[in-house]
Parts: sequence; structure tokens; C-alpha cells
Amino acid sequence: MPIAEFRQECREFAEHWLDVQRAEFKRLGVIGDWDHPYTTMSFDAEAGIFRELGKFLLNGQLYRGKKSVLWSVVEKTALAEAEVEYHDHSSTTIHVRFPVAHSPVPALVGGAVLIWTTTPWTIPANRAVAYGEGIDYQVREVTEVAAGSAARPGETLLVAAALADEVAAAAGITSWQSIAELPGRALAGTTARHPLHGQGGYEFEVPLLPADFVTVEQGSGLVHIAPSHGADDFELGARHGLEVPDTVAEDGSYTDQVPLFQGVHVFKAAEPVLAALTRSGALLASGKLVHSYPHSWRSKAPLIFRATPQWFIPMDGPDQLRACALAAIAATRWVPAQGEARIRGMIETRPDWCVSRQRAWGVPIAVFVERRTGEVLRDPAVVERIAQAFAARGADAWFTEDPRTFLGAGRDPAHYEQVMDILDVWFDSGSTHATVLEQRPELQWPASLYLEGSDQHRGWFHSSLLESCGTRGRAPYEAVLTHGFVVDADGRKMSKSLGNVLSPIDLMKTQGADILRLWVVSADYAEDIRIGKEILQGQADAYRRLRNTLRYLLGNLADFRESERLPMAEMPELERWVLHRLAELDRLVREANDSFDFPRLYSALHNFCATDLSAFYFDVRKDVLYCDWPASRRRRAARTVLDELFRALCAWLAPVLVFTTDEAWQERYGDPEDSIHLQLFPDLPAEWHDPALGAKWERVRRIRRVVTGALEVERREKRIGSSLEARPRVHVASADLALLEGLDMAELAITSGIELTDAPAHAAAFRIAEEPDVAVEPRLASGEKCARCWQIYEQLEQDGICARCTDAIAAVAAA
RNA sequence: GGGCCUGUAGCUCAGUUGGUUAGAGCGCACGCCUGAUAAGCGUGAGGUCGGCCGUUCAAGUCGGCCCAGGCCCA
Repeated sequence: MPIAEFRQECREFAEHWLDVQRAEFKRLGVIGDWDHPYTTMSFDAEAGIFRELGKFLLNGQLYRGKKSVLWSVVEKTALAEAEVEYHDHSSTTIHVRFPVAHSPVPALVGGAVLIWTTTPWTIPANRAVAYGEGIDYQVREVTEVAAGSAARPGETLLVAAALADEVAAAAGITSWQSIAELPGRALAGTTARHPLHGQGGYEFEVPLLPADFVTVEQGSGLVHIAPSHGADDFELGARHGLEVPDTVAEDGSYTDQVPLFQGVHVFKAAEPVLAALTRSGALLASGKLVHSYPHSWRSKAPLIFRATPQWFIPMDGPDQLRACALAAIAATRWVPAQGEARIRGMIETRPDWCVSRQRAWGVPIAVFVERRTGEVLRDPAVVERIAQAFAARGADAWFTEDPRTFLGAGRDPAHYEQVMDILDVWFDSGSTHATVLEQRPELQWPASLYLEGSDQHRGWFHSSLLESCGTRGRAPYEAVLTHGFVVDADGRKMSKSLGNVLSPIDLMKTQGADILRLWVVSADYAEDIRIGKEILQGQADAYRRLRNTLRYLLGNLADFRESERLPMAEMPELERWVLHRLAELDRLVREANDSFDFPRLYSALHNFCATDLSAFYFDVRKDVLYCDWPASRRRRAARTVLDELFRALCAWLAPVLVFTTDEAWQERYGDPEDSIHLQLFPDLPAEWHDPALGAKWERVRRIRRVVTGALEVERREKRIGSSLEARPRVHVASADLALLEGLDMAELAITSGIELTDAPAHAAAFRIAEEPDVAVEPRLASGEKCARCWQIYEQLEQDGICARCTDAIAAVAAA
């Protein structure tokens, strides 16, 4: 398939998923500029991404080096991690002697260090042996061997002490003694001869090098290092300046740079390599091992590590990218704070940034290399011509257009290699701050916030940081928020094999988006976020409480007129207390939003609705709202407060319950041009905040609790049902009696009258442990129940209605 | 195996610099109401703070080890 055609199919595939994601986000109630999404595949983005790469190119920060990558010899291509599957594979394992050439350790001289590997075909590419500095090693002298063993009595071998028995068993050594013990760090400065030494082409020595990836789990405690054929090997080699020989061709056969084996395929190399090692006397033992091994997802063929030419941006070059990035990390706000340590650790230790990939889809590393010098062409005019072509016709231009048009007059394309590698997609996404924030007039650079899952410390946060530090000297964001992953109710990762996969999008179809959004804000996203049937049910319950709160407000605000509004100074204390609570919540809501502490916000609002409103204020005020005559001061005060409650709660809940609050707002105001989502949080008057009143009412409610507790006993004994059937006597301390002065405690306790006294109560009165100074004698209210307000009075007017209700009815009739 | 991190009632979360009997809401149980009603109110029972060992007069809070789990890397 022609590359342009393939890239077109990729584009269509991506378009499809863009549509799917957009639809899901919309359904979740997410606000976005959905008609103008930013994608890294738009022509403008492709041009912008390439211009960013051009900055590194022109600064001299882009260089070509080598790197060991997973390679498929079948497809003749490098594979990305996502294209790799792990399956069991049977490998030939070998223990190989590396004769010591030089060593500061006398006991090692004349002996050999012993390595173990599962990839015999990498032996020709060996350039070092790695040891662990903290591992204890022994020099062992062989004294007795089993028949057929390749071990030789009298020879000395270096192995990790912890693995000596395992080595002896594998090599048929029946008896050997440790003649010297040494810590790994004593091995510094030791060199060994290549195990194929003496057969032509391997007449060199290899160093012993310290490496923290060496373990004593398996093998000999010494690791054979072939920088061309392993990621650890490559990085260790790079740190110590080891050669990276070109040992294996694209098709998996040894190149002509490999003496003895040129042309042999690496998957058929075990036999000849073992034979050669035997000839040189290096092979101590061989065996088979079935282990998990990487395979291509397409061809299912086993993969190899192969050093290939790649493009890099240096971390510690003249531009000091690492130092700049570390400073930028310190200057950024990380939410939660742990994120800072995580990304810092990665930046501190990461190798140079490899930005090239061998694939067809993506933005090309559109550079030329002069064949004669091997130098990459750094010409701003060329970069700009390419960028303009990308902007006009897309990055396909690199593959479909004549390189002459990019090189410009005066350069002969024959003298230049056109690089066909593709830029790592992390460079693409790492450039979005440039291709989006800097390009759109409504946006600003740097971003206020980057938000993603915690895996993006290695991904988007990371590449954006490096890209921006390399081109602009600072992070492209002021703050970064990360969240954990969605796991099942037991905290386990969702997987098909565990059968515990729950899709939030699917759940939303039955539960609704607002409940799902409530679930999101209720969770501590610094950790993993659990989801399950019970958890969603809990959110559904919480949702109903919030929704019912709005519904109560709507119902009782019907026909509310501005003329009813009462100034705070004329309100009863109960209303002023509610306003005080609103003022407290206002502070908390703003603080919690500023600090991204959504669980705090959620629990405060829910507790307020459930405890302060539903169980107290709403319950108490039902009487006034239902029974007082419309112009009563109490009723007007209550309705004024309900109005404030409605507007504050709608605004505070709007970012979470996007659909429900919008619906409630429409229900109340019915203006199709207006929406709660166009409202800011209300500015509440400072005078509402009254901590002294708050403390007083906390005490009032504690006393009330003793009353409700006493009534519960009566209810259980079937003496009362409704609390209005009671008229309790409440004994309080004189300080409390003074506190309650002027308050209608019967109204607050929803009883038909109450008697307050500071006289001592008799021992049988009801008390609770938490409030020893309050005692309640529950008494029945005597008289008759008003048919309208249900309170019990000694005397009713005619028609079984109390005096208040008679006045109210008259007032309504007159109006 | 390494880096970063988590584990407090059935659920979601609080627990200040180590200091009374570890809290909240929900859920649950029981009762009530029937003018927020596919609602509402009240009361109550739930915790060896993942486990073990230390430091301390005192540990949910500090240290070590172990167990379980997550992301990233190898």
C-alpha cells in the first residue's frame, strides 16, 4: 500500500474515534468548543509540530545516535510497546566464561568471570560484563566435576555467592570452594577477554561495569552486556562510551561486521555460537528455559532487541534541558503534591529523549542529512518551506513531494539523505501548548492547568515539559492536576480476565450523567477511584437528596415576588442563622474549588442539605410556609431565605449537577436565553457571616436533640406519633435559659407548645449522656388538633380551626 | 526487581504539631409522619484505624518488616 494511502486510512480511523469521544463528552455534560477540537493531525498542527522540532534542529539540539529497540525480523520494523505481546518461549541458556585479563583483585587473575544468558546469539555483540556493587561475590575453585561436565578441576570462577549452588548444579560441578570473597564494588577496574577470543575477530577486552539492574534471582550474578541488543545494555554502554556494533541486519541475519557468523540468522545462531564457545573453551554449561518473551502482535514472531539509528534531544547538552526541566518542575504547582516527586524522579534519571519512531503514521522528522559529511542540514529557510507545505497540504507532503522543492535551488537532492523516520507521538502532544495555546486568540500561554491521569507523568506532562523547556525555557503550564485510575469496588484494576470491567459511560445510560459526575467529585482522586454497584447506588441516594432539596425550594418559592423580600435586619434569628451558614459555605466552596478539593465541597454541600436544611430548617419552616398568612413577617423572611438558598445552591452545584441545576433554573425563571451555567457564584453580603450566632445555634440544636430524643421514647411507647402531640417541659441551666430567651423553642422542636425552666428536673426525666445539663419531661399536649396546622390547642375557633389559621384564611380571602 | 503512592465503620470521606471514650454523611435496623410523598422526621447499632514488631508516659498519627492494591519503569 502506498504510504499516502495508508496515512489516509489512519486519518479516517482517528476521525471516527474523535466523533465517538466527542459524543461521550457531550453526554457527560462537559462544556467544550466541540466544533473546533484541536487534533495533532490537523494540517496546522502538523506544521506547528514540525516548527517546534525545527527549533531543536536549528539550535543544534537534535542529533542522530543509536538505541536498542524491540525489532521484528519478520516485519523488518521496530515495534512500539503497545504492539508487543508476551508469550512463553523456549530459549537456549548458556553459562559462559570470560577469562580475566586484568584485575586489581589478585584472586581473579588467571580465572574467569561467569555470565549466564538466555540469548546466545547476542554473545558476538558482547562489549562488557555488568555486576551489582552491593552483591557479594566469590571466587570459587573447582575441585570435582560430574561426568560430562564442561567444568575443569582447578579452574577458578567468579560468581555471586547467593547463586553458587545453582551454578554448580547447572554446570555439573560436584565440589568447589570459595577461595576469595569480595563485594561487587571491588570489581571496578577488572577487564576480561571476549569469550570468542582466539578465533579471529574477537581479540579485544571488555570491562566489568557496575549496574543497578543486576540481581541474584537467576543466573550467576554477572550479566553479559551487548549494547546493540538490550535497553539496559544500551544505556549502560552509553554511560561508559561502549561501542554499539551493527551486528544484526533488518532481516535478523548477522551483518558482515560479525566474524565467524556473518549471514547466519539469529534465530538459528544458538548452535553455531555454542559450538564456537566450546571451541574457545568458554562454554561452561547450556540448557533450556521456557519464559515469557516479547512477540509481535501481528506476526506472532519472537522479537529481538536491535540497535538502530534514532534521533535524540540531549538532556545534558549545552542547553541543559534536564536542569531547565527540574527548575520548571519546582516552579509548577502539582496537585496532589506527590506528583512533583514523581516527575522529578523521572527527569533526574531519564536518558536522552529519543524522538524518532519507525512507522508510517505521524509527523515526519523532516530533515535532510548531507551524505558527504553525515551532518544534518540546519537551514531556517528549508524548515520554513517544509512547514508551509505541511500547513497547506499536510505532512503527507514529505512523502509525496519532490525533496528538491524543500531543499531549494542550489542543493542537489542526490547529495542528501531524506530522513523518513516519524516523530514520536509524545512530541506531538508535547507541542500542543505551542500549536493550540499560542495560536488561538481566546487562549493564553502558559496554560493555567494541565489535567490528566497519573500515567501522564511519563507521558503528556513529561513531553510537554521537555518540549517547552527546550524551546521556551519554562513549563507550558502553571499547575498540573493528576488523578488516579478507575478501579473496581475492591480496588482492583479492571480487566477482561478478571471480568470486573464497568464502563462509566455504560453506567451513565442507566444512572444519568449527573450521578456519574457526583461520583467523580465525591472521590479522592489522589488515589485510585473505585466504582461499583454499591458505590453508584450511594451516589444515586446522595443525588436524590440534593435534587429533593432543590425541589422543596422550587415548590415553596412558587409565585415568589420581589415585594415579599425582607431585609436581613427584620428576619427572625432562625433565618439569620441560615444566612450565616450560607456565608460559611460560601467560603468553603470557594476554598475547596481553588484547591481542587472536591470531596470536601461535595460533603459540605450534601451535609448542609441533609442536616441543616432538610432535617432542621425545612422541617421547622413547613408550618410557617404552609399555614402563615402570605404577608406574615416570618413567612416573608423564610421565602427570602429560600430564594437565597436556591440561587446559591444552584450556582454551587452547577459545575457538578450540570443537567439538574439547569433544569431547576429553567423551572424557576423559564428564560430560554438564560442558564445557570451563565451565572457566577453569588457574592454574599459580608454581614451574613455571624460566628457568634452560629455558635449559639449550635447550642440550640444540641438542646433540641435532647427533646427529640425524649419524644422518641414516647413514640416507642405509643403515647405519641407526631411530635406535635407533645408539649414537653425542658429543664436547662440558667445560662441556656438566657440563651433561649426570645426563641420559640416549640416551633424549633415542632411541638405544640413547650415549657422552659431552669428548675432542677426530677431523676426520671429524660437525659442523654452528651448533654447532662439538659433534662426533658415529655408531656402530652392537651386539647384539640387544628385541622389546618395540626397543632394542638386547648381552644379552637369554630370549624375546628385555631385562631392563627382563622386569621390566615381571612387574610387570603381578603387579598 | 526499581520509582511514586494508597490501605480509618457496609459505602464515600474527615481526623490539626503523636495527647480524653476515633468523627461526618449515606446505607442498614427499628419507630413515626402522610400537605417535599418513587418524599420527609426521629432513634439506634456499626471500627483490633490492613497485619506484626519497635520508639514513646502516650501511636490512626513516628520508624522497620510483612500483606493487599494502583500508576510508571525494568
